[in-house]
Amino acid sequence: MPQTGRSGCPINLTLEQLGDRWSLIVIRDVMFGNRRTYGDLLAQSEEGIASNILADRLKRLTASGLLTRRADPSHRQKGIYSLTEASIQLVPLLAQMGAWGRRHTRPSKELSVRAELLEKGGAPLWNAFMDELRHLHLNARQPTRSVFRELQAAYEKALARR
Amino acid sequence: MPQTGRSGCPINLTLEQLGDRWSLIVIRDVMFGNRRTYGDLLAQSEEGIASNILADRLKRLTASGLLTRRADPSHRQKGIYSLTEASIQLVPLLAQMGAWGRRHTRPSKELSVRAELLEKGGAPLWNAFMDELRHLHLNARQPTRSVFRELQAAYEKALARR
DNA sequence: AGTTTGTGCTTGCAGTATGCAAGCGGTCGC
DNA sequence: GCGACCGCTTGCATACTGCAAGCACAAACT
Repeated sequence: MPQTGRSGCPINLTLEQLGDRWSLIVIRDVMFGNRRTYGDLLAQSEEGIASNILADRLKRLTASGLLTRRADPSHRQKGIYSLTEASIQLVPLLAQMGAWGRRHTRPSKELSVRAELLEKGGAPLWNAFMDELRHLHLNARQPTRSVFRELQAAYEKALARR
Repeated sequence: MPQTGRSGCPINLTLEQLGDRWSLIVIRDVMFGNRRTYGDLLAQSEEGIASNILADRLKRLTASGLLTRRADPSHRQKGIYSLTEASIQLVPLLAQMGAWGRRHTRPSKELSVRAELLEKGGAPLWNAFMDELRHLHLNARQPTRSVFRELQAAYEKALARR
């Protein structure tokens, strides 16, 4: 959706940038699923995103500074997508969205596990996760703790318990 | 947008319900602007929402349990819209959205004031605000503190300083 | 070197959503 | 009774979504 600047309210301006069905889903998959190529994002999409929508969103998110794309040294066609500081700072928003969704929609148990941990962990956990994302995506220093691994382990444990 | 249940992820399910350009704007206006009728929402919309979109969203949000509508005793045509517990619990999400928007978009100063206060106040302030919204919309007991009034006063002060 | 498979999109088309502005039927105020 | 108000609804053009086939290029295989 084009950014029309219909008002200067920060909520409105955020929605003009991210208030569509798919942008936050793409960011979620890069962030939590560590899917960094077009092919990964398309093939592993839980929601079955269409190829034209994915291509369009990657282009838009890159143009608006929420993703960056660099060439994959091992394959001339592939791009590796990375989060930026701006998209990393969406962690608290996504955490709250997951928390609300756990309570007010009918999520699956396995896919809710990350949301539950993020809600329980609160801002300290979000900050630790953001530090780790800065390492993974922006070449910052590696933190000692891997929130990413904790979230993934909890997800796999929930899968195994099924 | 129809709720298609493309995956059981709580983020996805939330976006299926609220991931459009306008639903959260309508909820924001009911919540922060205390606009409770169709005419108020339409006439006072900062973003200039179209009448058919407003009518559609009010109908949908009512159908999905995020708003309720009751007849206005003083006017047979008017409906009074109220938040539900589910929409009141969107306060943390909207607060995080406002916080992100303050940092990463170009908001106006005046319209950012509420977002700034909510970010500073954190969860204690959000909880106080939610209690007050329960009073205003759900007939719960009136809290001693009016976050609503504090937010409004700060907004008017910023307007006057302009 | 030629062929096959993989890659990242692009395209065609139908259905749905948005946005502008006029219009409609009912209610209220004078 | 008339005019203004009210809450939508409608007509129409444009934009978005979704499905599935297709395209140009790169890599792997023979």
